[in-house]
Amino acid sequence: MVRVGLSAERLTRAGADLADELGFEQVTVSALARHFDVRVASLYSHLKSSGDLRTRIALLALEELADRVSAAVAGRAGKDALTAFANAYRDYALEHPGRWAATLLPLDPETAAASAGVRHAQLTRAVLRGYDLSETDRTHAVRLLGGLFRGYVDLERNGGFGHSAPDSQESWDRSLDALDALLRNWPAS
Amino acid sequence: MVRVGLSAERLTRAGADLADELGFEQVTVSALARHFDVRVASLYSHLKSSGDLRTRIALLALEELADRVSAAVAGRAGKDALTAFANAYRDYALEHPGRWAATLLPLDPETAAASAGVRHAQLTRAVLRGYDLSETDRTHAVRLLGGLFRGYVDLERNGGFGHSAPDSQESWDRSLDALDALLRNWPAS
DNA sequence: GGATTTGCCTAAAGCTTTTAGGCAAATGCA
DNA sequence: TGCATTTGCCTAAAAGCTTTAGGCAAATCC
Repeated sequence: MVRVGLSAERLTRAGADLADELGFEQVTVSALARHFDVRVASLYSHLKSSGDLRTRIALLALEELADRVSAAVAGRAGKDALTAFANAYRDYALEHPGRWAATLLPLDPETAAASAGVRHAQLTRAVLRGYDLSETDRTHAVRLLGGLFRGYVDLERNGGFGHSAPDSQESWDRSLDALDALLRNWPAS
Repeated sequence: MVRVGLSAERLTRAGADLADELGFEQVTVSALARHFDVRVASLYSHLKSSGDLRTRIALLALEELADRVSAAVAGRAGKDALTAFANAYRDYALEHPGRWAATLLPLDPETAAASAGVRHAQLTRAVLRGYDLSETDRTHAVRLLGGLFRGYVDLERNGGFGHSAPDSQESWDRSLDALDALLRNWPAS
């Protein structure tokens, strides 16, 4: 009865890796137990439930993503910051499909409020400092950008326009150009 | 042993309703069997698998959504068409959360190619006829719009910015204004 | 009215989740 | 070092979902 040294953190990281390999949907307490060669029930000392596991993975992924984006936008401004943000976001999703899928998990309000999701909003807001927008318009723009990045990457990943011309990369670049132009010429109410 | 009159179509519709009530995640062959007061195994004459059920619901929702959008943009052009499209899309999602979640289900390439997803792209393209874009830029814009609508609505539904000021409706309206402005002044490569 | 098809049934196996209770390893403290 | 406590992983078991196999009765078709 050797102790493997489980902990919520290790399980979460292993779960995230499993998500990247097999898909977030496939991450289950059972699969994780198999991975550690341990009985399923043993994991319940560290995790409240299956949903708890998924939530922890989501929170981890949100932190990682915020860290990446934060590093990417540091020292940049204007369009430079915008594309750095967007590319950090998209690259993370392409490198870590399972973790990224986890970030889409709906969280209950308290959990969401304590998550790195708020950092994401702050980072987006920071990028928009490079553009001349009113406080309210900045909020609108934060939401627009958040929605666009999330939706574009999701569509791209799920084959929405994966293998047709022009290349998805090109549409992404042109969309960022367009977004920059839009933010520089944001229409008045 | 009275026959209830099951069929793939009835099961799919009932499954879609169940999704709207309980969430798409909760739609299971078991739950559906309970709903029809029938043994679980009986459903397997009509459905290949649990995934088959979910896929059918996704296809149904994509059709319904395309029908709505199609009706909304008929006879409109320019910004009028753009907002009609966007609002039809968003309203469907708000009215039918489970069905809408189903539209996000990743489909395998052949299924996707045969789905109403292609109508969505065509409808988006049709809306963009009201703007002066090159063929390639039109494709970029189709992808941008598709991503934005999908992502915005998803963020909105999952509490991303549900209960903070300003109202999500306002951000939506302003985003459509912005989008219209962008499409009228699409930046050159 | 009899043959065939079809629809729902029972049975059963396999997997995931979750709780309860137990024993042994690790840890803490004299 | 030696003992007590805590902690970690275990077995057992119940409950729910998925899926396949085989059967019987209702509907359908001459």
